[in-house]
Amino acid sequence: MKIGYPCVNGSMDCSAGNTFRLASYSEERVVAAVAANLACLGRMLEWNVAQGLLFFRIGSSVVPFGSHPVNVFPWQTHFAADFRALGDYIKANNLRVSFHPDQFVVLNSPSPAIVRRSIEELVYQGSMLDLMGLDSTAKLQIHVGGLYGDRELALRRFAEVYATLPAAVRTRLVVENDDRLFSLRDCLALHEVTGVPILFDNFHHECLNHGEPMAEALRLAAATWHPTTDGVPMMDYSSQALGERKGKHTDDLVEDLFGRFLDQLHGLDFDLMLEIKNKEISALRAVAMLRARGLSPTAPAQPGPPRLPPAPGAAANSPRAKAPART
DNA sequence: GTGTGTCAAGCAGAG
DNA sequence: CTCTGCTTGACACAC
Repeated sequence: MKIGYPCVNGSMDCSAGNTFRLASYSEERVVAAVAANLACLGRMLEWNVAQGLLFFRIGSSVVPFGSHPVNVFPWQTHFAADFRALGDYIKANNLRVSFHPDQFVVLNSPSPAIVRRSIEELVYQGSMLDLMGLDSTAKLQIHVGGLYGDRELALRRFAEVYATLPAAVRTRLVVENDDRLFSLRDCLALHEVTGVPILFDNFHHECLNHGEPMAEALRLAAATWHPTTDGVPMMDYSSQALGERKGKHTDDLVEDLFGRFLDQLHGLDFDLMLEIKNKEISALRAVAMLRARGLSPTAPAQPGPPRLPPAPGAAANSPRAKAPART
């Protein structure tokens, strides 16, 4: 069982999501942003390894406008060695990474243009995994999409598009149950038709379900992952912020709820992505709880993990690199 | 430096 | 019809 957090590490002074406005697009800014993002990503992964956090969701904007027609810069070849170095580090340290393309990726849209742009975004994110040399156990996580007033038809459209996806995307795609539209049951139906694994979100399941007890839901979702080609099932974990709007995540890990959740696993193995506002802080507490239960994977034994080369993208003298916080 | 309107992209539901 | 939330943050310009 690996523990992870999404995209941002608040304890560090760099971001892997440097970007800029479309209006100020230039090749120079692409190069500077990608170099800075990959450098920061490497530092975050090293930080994670040192802390025993072996799961990480990489943000969608490592390459600004990565699937936008404006970006014709050949970043795949320009940064090939940097992506490869990151991938080597990930494999050497037994890390797991994933992407969560954002809400604009809607494979079941009735609009062919939206579907086309969605696939382009998935191809962009999948190509980063290819460049890192990672296999199909590194996942691209999306939701089913919109309802458009007809649930069955909406599910059928997803299945039809899924069958047409390029292999680099299709073999990595997983679908997450959401909190308002498509439940675990809907995702299971989709799995029956397409074979797509279900990335289970416990909090969404609490918001939208058909009476399946948590332990049963966990078992059903885990069974949709192929042990070798998909790897250990991934999950998103969070819980309701008390007194807030339904669906709002907590700011902090609520340890007794998390403990009770672990009890429901009954020996099932998951890699857990903690969707909690304070990110790595809660992830570290989760690791501590797992260790207390003898569940956490041990960090790689001595003599210490291979180091990443110092600065991805030698051209990385990014003029806008973030200076260390100063007071 | 600080404040703040806005950002490539979709959809549903609340008000 | 407009605004909000979604994994939300942070860019960019005015002051």
